[in-house]
Order: sequence, then structure tokens, then C-alpha cells
Amino acid sequence: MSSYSLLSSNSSENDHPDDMSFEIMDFLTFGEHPREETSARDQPPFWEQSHVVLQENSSEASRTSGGDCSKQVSQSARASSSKGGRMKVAFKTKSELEVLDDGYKWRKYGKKMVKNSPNPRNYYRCSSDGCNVKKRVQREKEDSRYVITTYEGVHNHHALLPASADYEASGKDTLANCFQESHV
DNA sequence: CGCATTTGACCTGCGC
DNA sequence: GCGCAGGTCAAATGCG
Repeated sequence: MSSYSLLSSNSSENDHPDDMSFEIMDFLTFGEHPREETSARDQPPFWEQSHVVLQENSSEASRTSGGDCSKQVSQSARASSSKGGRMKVAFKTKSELEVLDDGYKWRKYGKKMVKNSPNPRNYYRCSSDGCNVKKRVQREKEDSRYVITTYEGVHNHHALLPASADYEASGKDTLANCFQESHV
């Protein structure tokens, strides 16, 4: 896995540092852009939505994303089709939790210590039948407050958990909610 | 008891 | 061909 690298964060501004449950620091996409293929779907995964948003508003990302979720996007997405095949999305978040609630149910299937990092990498698979989307979660070595999450593949189903509705009611933040807010 | 997590073993790809 | 590193499997374990 050396076909990409995370963009460094340029942003030092933080509108609501004390309110932050996490910040979205970097966001990258890989492989085919799913928008054309999945345009018929009424509810694409949140990162696809955000990918579109961030690409279209790349220069405005940092100021359009400081909404109710108190999240901040410091760097916009970069698309690549060099690898072809499976869609990959990677982003860095500031969070105490490693597993951010994105509305899908994940099953952990592996954990590995990686070279050049004191933090282990965790491997998750979508637990829905027939959906082989995977994600890797690893804390950044320089600053373990940041979590690097890489999604691989595209869900062939809707979110298992009604994250938006449930968490809206409880006032709890989710990645999905944040991106929804950013989208407006 | 069923399901999720843990964790060591195994597999695979890549560089030398 | 060998060794290393990353990724996955699956038995053991824990928890609700």
C-alpha cells in the first residue's frame, strides 16, 4: 500500500476547538469515481456525497464545512483513477474514537502492527451480506489524536443504521451528519 | 448460546 | 529465491 499518500494539512484554524468530537483533516479518493455509476441510487454512501461536495467546492471547503457539526475540512479531495477497479477513499479525522459512526455496521477481522508506526492498524469489513466493502483504521504516528480511515469499495446497500435520524434526535454527531451539513 | 472481537498463523506481493 | 511487510483467515475468547 504505497500508491498514495495523505495530503498534509494546511489549516491551522479551528472554529470550535472545544466542541470538536472530530475534525475531518484530509480527504482523498482513489479509483473510479462512483457518481456516474451510482446516480440512479437515491442514497449514495456519505463519502461519495462528500467527495462530490469537496471536489466541487475545493477552494471553499474549509469555510463551508464549519457548520453545526463543528467539523472542518482542511484539504479537499483529489481523485485518481490510476489503480482502476475498486473505489478507495481515505481521510484523516481528529477523534478520540477510532471507529466513527458512518451508518454502516462493521465487523473487525484483523489488527496489525505496521512498520514506522507505533499504532496498530485495524481492519474492518461491512457486515452486510454480499457487501465486501472494507476499511482500514489507523492512528497517525505523529499525532495519535488523528485517525486515518481508508474505505475500499462501494456499498451495494443502504446504511444499516438510520444514523441521520437517530443521531439527529440525540444530538450526536456522525460523519454522515457532518457531511450532510457540509453539503448544504 | 450466539455473535463480535482478539490474535497468532498463514498467504501474497514486492524489492533486493 | 529469500525476506519483509501488509493483508486475511480462523480458532479461541469474551460479552450481552
